[in-house]
Amino acid sequence: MTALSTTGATVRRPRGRRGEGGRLREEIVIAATELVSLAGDADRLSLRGVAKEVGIAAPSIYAHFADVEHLKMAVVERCFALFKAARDRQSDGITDPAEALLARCRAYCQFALDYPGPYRFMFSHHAPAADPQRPPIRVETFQALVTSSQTCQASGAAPTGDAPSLLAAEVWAALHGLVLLRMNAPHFPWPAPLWDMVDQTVRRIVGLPKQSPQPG
Amino acid sequence: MTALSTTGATVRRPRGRRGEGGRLREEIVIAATELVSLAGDADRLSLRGVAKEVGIAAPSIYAHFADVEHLKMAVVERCFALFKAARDRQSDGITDPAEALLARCRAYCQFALDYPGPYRFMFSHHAPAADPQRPPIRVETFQALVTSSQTCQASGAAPTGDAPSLLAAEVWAALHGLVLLRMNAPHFPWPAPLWDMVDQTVRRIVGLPKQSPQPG
DNA sequence: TGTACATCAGTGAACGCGCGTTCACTGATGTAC
DNA sequence: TGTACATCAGTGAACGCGCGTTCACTGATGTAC
Repeated sequence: MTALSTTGATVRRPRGRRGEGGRLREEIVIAATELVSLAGDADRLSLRGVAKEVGIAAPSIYAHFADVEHLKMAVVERCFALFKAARDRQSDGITDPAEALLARCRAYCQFALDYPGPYRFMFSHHAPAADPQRPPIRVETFQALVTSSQTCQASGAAPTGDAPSLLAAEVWAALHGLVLLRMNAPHFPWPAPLWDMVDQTVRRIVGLPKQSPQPG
Repeated sequence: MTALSTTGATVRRPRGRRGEGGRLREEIVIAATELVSLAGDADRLSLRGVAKEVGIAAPSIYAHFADVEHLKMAVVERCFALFKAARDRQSDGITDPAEALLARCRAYCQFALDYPGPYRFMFSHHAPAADPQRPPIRVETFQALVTSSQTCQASGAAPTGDAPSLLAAEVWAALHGLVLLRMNAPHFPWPAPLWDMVDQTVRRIVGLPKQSPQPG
């Protein structure tokens, strides 16, 4: 929780100084993300709840967001940024292409498990506000998976029959399903640990060999 | 919609005759499922909404369900029943094991696309009411996938290295991810049609050959 | 065949709640003269 | 250095809404005598 968290205080926030109006905007988004995080669920996000968390009156939010939908979009943006940071942190510095791809995939799943609320929110059904101009899912985040797949092919670690974007999309979908079902159905009699299923599924989709050589 | 639908009337329902109290229960579940179906979303389900749809007063529901959570569980149950029926209808009578598995997988996805609301509801985060005794996900529904995988292995269509339940779980997760991302991110630049991705992903996970021989 | 009565299948009004949003306002802070 | 003033960063009360749930009730229907 620490990475997303401010202290969840109900104390009245001190009035900002002149010219610092923009700082409240960030505090609001952080608190909102925190609420989604704690609730583990997107629809618990409310203007009044956020205001209470930040320590301001609810109408103060309207100085920074036109309505609740715009706040939600900002939260999704922030979640994607957190996600990208967490993932890059875990997969940087690995040179072997296949291992780099797998590390990225594990990091993807780890983020979802660590922050189920934000993860669900990022990829959930932002339907009534569905605005083609502002797709909730960031293409750039997906791009990293495409590059990883491409590198696997270029290095000979994976066969070259398919477009890297196709492999990436299939891997992404598989990870999404694996991790979401674990989160939503923890009592299901899963036949194997998540990490084994992730590893095996990704290897098979991309066409990586069964086992990478383990040092030691 | 027709398969799930009653007429969405706001008319007052005629009072049931003595001994027919149980019939209202079914009408309530049907109307609730219908609402989830129309809204495409689970949290639009409310007692008052259902009551209006059925044509009764909201408190009448309490004669049949202890609270809104019990109604939701009943709706999930009904969705699973509808799902099983739809899937079996589409995959019955196919003798080739690999084709039977693929047909089942396509039927799975088709149901999700046809009834996004119920599908989301079935596998969503029934968290606050999370009752280990009453898992929202029916194991029996999953079992059909296990059997299909097993048949593929027994017939030689698929390699036998893995437990059928493991293959089934991986296939299930992949389908879930594929279909849910399509539903939630229709504007994403998908690199291929859903059906191609489903086909390819399932074949690779289970180890089926690239292309089944097509008659004609 | 007639009537009193229990029961069943509901109803209508009300409760307190949290929600998004609006409106008129306030009071500290910086700036111009 | 002092003062009037504009502006910024908010507040508090109120609106109407839909929600789950409770409560006391009603009126048709079947049954016992």
